[in-house]
Amino acid sequence: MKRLGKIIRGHRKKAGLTQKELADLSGVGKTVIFDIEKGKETVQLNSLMNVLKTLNIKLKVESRLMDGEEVINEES
Amino acid sequence: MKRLGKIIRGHRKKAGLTQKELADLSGVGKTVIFDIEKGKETVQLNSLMNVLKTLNIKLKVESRLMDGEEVINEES
DNA sequence: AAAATATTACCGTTATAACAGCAAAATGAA
DNA sequence: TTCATTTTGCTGTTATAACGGTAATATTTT
Repeated sequence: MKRLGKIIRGHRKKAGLTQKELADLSGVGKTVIFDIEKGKETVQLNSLMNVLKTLNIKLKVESRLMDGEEVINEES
Repeated sequence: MKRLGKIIRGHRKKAGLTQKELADLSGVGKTVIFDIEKGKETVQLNSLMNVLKTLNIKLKVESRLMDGEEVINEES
């Protein structure tokens, strides 16, 4: 799970955003961005989804029971 | 996000587990399973990860900035 | 059908994440 | 280096998810 934090941080940097800016854009507090990037798992799924959406990152699930994979953070 | 709930429910059924059993195996309360399957987004990432792990479901992220995709709920 | 099991729903209580504010490091620019 | 910005860390307060218990439906089994 530190992986996700690094990915998010990388995307934020590339977008030229500060933690505070990303927080505001995502509708969460700055602490949440800080925590996520630090690898904290005790954040709300809600908050994470908003951040991922802001950064245009897709979230998918995959298992042997499924054929292929499925995006879970898109409309509809 | 209702999608994730359905996927989890499907996997649980296929595994022959009740909500309570899945909850116990995942170390969360029964309410959490119920909420996740109902599509509630205000659950902790922590809880969701435990459930996904129990059901052997991989969680991945993908974006244009990355090459390919990356599994985020595995060891190391 | 009835009986048993499972799911959904609601309710206090408790635990804890979210938050803003501030200060201290760290980083980067001039 | 100095100055400005950003990040990290901490600290109360507030908001709310997690939890177990219980009850009402719904589903499955016999």
